Amino acid sequence: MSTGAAPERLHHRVLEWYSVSARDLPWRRTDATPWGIFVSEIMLQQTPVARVAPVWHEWLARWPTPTDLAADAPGEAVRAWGRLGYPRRALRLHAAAVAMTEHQAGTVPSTETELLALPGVGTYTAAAVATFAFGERTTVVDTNVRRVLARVISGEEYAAPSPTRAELTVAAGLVPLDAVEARTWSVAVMELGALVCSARSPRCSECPVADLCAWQLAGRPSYQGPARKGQAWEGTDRQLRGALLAVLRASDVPVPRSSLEALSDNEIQRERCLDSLVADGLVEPLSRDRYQLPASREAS
DNA sequence: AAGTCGTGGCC
DNA sequence: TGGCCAAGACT
Repeated sequence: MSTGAAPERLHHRVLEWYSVSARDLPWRRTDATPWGIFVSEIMLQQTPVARVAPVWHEWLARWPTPTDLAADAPGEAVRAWGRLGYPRRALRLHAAAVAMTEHQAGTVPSTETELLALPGVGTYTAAAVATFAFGERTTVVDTNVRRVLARVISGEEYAAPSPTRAELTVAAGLVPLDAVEARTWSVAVMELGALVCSARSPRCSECPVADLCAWQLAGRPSYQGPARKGQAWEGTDRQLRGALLAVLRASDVPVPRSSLEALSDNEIQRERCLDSLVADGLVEPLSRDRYQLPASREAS
């Protein structure tokens, strides 16, 4: 259940490793603004770093502050989102910018509690922004942290399908007391999970805490917990929604309904997807048979 | 509270 | 080749 290793030893090893192995990511640089960090955290949700970087640069150049984004139409955010996936994030980012502009004088709120109130911001993102942008000492738990702690502390290959109370307690107990050190610790554990303690083929021979790792010491037993759910794709609504939105993103003018109907022979599914996109605020019906990305300022 | 929501690269 | 996975949030 526990390595028995003193937390200080774990801290030292991980922080030392991070100081020489960390990637030089733009949102980690000292000139990154809270807004830049906020945008990066939303974009990074379920999305690899390599895909985020170029889009992040485009966004920050075009909308350097929340107020800049808020002044533009939500459809522009959806268009500039490109193929990052989960496009509702673009809409929520726009809505968050509007909220910051209207209620925070155009600034990113600095506390975890205030951040949590913003659209698209959940437990992880609130803690991450509070820590990485403002230095608040909090517990940051993402999929990387969960996996690293499952291995190092609990001796299991993977964390449970969803976070448990015990898991959060363990993570919180490992956060260094010093706020500056805590901030680095959080990003360092995430980095360790991303670069070394990866899901499929962990590089234990390069791991700075291999000799302290409960999973390693137990002989790297395979995962015994409940089956993890796969993600169906072929023929799903998600696939068709993506295709529909791609057509709309690519067009500067309203798209005739016929262009959208050409994407699928399944009329039931087609209508369901189009309706759900409209309901989500990702698509705006102009007339009876023309559609476009949302131009109105008050889409969800 | 289990399902849903994109996209593409990797082993 | 294709199932699995990636800095989750929302309902």
